[in-house]
Amino acid sequence: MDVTPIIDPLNDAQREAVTAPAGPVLVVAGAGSGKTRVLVHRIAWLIQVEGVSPLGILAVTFTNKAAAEMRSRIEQLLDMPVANLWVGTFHGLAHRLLRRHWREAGLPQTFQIIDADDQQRIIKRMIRNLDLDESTWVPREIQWFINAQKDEGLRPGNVDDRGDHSRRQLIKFYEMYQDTCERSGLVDFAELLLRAHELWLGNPELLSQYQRRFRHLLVDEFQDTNAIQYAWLRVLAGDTGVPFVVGDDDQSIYRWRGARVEHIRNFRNHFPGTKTVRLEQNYRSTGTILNAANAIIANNSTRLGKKLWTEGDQGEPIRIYAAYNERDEADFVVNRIVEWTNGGERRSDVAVLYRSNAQSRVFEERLIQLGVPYRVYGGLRFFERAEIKDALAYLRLMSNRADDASFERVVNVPPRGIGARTLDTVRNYARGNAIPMWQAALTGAGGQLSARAAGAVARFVEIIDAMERDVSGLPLHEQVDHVIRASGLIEHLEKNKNERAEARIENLEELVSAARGYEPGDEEEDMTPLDAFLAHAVLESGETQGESWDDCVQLMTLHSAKGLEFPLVFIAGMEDGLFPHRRSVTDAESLEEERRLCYVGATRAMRQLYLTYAEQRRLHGVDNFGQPSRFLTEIPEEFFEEVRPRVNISQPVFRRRDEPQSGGMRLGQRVRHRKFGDGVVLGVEGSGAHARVQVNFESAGTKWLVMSYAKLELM
DNA sequence: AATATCTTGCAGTCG
DNA sequence: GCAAGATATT
Repeated sequence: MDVTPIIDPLNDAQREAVTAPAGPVLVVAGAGSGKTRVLVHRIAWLIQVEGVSPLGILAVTFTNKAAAEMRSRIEQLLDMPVANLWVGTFHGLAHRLLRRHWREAGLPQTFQIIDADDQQRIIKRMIRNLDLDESTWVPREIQWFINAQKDEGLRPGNVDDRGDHSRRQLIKFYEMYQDTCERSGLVDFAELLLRAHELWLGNPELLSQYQRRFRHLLVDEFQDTNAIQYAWLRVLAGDTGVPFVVGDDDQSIYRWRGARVEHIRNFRNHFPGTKTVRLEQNYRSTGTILNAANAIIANNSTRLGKKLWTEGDQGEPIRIYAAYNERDEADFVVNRIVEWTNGGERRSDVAVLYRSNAQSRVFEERLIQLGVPYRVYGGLRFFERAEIKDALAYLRLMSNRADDASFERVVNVPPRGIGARTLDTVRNYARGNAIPMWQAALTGAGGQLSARAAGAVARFVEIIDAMERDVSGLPLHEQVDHVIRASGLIEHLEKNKNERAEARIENLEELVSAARGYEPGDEEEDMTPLDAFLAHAVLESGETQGESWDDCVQLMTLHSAKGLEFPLVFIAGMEDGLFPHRRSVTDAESLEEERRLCYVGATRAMRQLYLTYAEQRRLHGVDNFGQPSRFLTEIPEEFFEEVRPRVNISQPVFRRRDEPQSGGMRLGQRVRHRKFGDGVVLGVEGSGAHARVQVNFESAGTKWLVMSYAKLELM
């Protein structure tokens, strides 16, 4: 057998990992050191050299995109399809298991997955039903709390209230929310993972069946696994499973989602005899880019410690551009992109990265103006658009009448005379009798409705029932097509003849073609094509949509750029408060996470890296003056040069940290006030005599102070 | 009950 | 600057 294609393209460290004997392996792999390659080659090695059946291998990736890429690279390397190899995200794999074993997992066969938006609606409605004040009990915070508990693997009964009143209330909300979901057969993202874990714990024979099957467990982006994912994996590994995990503590950017870098550090304790391999040679970026990235990340205190190096050239300096405002920033970036493509380079080799999705708009406007094709990743994804979710809600209700969330969403969309009062009656009746709202609607809420309302409700019930009848036996896309028409959604939008409505109709039609192009994987064996499609819509939310490999400039958040690489990279919005984000600057740990995010961003660049910031930025419709990001000041001067094409600009250029502006105030700065005591700067607004700072004082709370009056002492 | 107009709060990152 | 929610109007 010829193994040269598998091991020849590898360096020594990579080869050591790929050919390691069966036993736990931890690969600490820096950015661009070929970690995907190691995983792909390891799998190929197992199959071709060790003779492991693809059936016995489980590979976990972080995104669906990465999963698809891994599979195709393995197939390319082995030159054969490996359909029975399980590759997917934790969520995708958990879903697959729950579909297979819904009974053992205690779920209805028709359970459906909800996204964060659906989840929030359910919580909002719950708070309203309880007649509680939404400003005291903020739905978003309740949602955050519930998900955090689930990420830690905790059910309401296991959460410690710490004797705290409001915590006790949050636990109650968790309990109620969970009841609602269970009555409606709904499963949120975190629940997928928790249920899959409980599936192991509650069914030892099932577990051992999977333990026997999956001897080899490979995990990518291991630094971003959360407690429940890691627990799930450890249980599955048991005493016989052989984990092979790849990660980089410097690229851990999902702490806010429950991910824990400690998993990398603890791995060796959990799996005795672990072989550790370090990959530090970088094949991606120029020396300058690497040096700068190394310098930035060196400011973090909690690291395993690692320094990337390259045999390649130093390359060009990093370029820093101080824009006047966010439009100037976009102008600059797009002009550089045009120069790039005029030089014969490809647009798809360019990425514009930013901290938050809202930043994409200005770039889009400018790109459209100049006719440059682009693609935005993330943001408002296809399956998250309101009209698409309406259509999906019809489909879900058709498939599962107990889905109250979907019922509420579409019962009066388009308007059919079922208003708030009618709905209240139906809802109360349903709650009183512990039945789904659909049931309640069938009986006209036990006869409590007025004749007119009862008629309207009956017509709605008939629409859904008729839909199900008319659709049976049709291919998936025709089902979808029928439903968007029979629901009246299209007609409703047609009446409304503005541009936005037209775009929405196009989106609905796009949904039909998405259904036409959808092929259920083999994991969806037991599901109807419709249910499989609905699950796909929530889990992928359009990530793999529009895979039309047109030559497009790529716009995305720093988070979604993880794992990707581009010859030319722009990181925009390098301002304190934006990046690092204002919510992360008051806490050392989250600030370090922001710094890792910066490191991730910088190491995406292969040849050229631009960092831009705006001196003035419009946020929420008001102009704010910001300071250059502290991360910029962490780059040694020999690695960058400033770009300043505009002449006669009164504003000075990029300032080093210690040159004071606004009296040296920056976010996160600790200050002392004569009366209020010690605090932390949360915001800076304006400049000169009008400059104001927002300070969170330890004892006096949050206050806005005019800088020229309040004599704040820097600490 | 539906439609038109206003006000509010908002956006931190993801599957 | 935009969308959802609240309020006013028909």
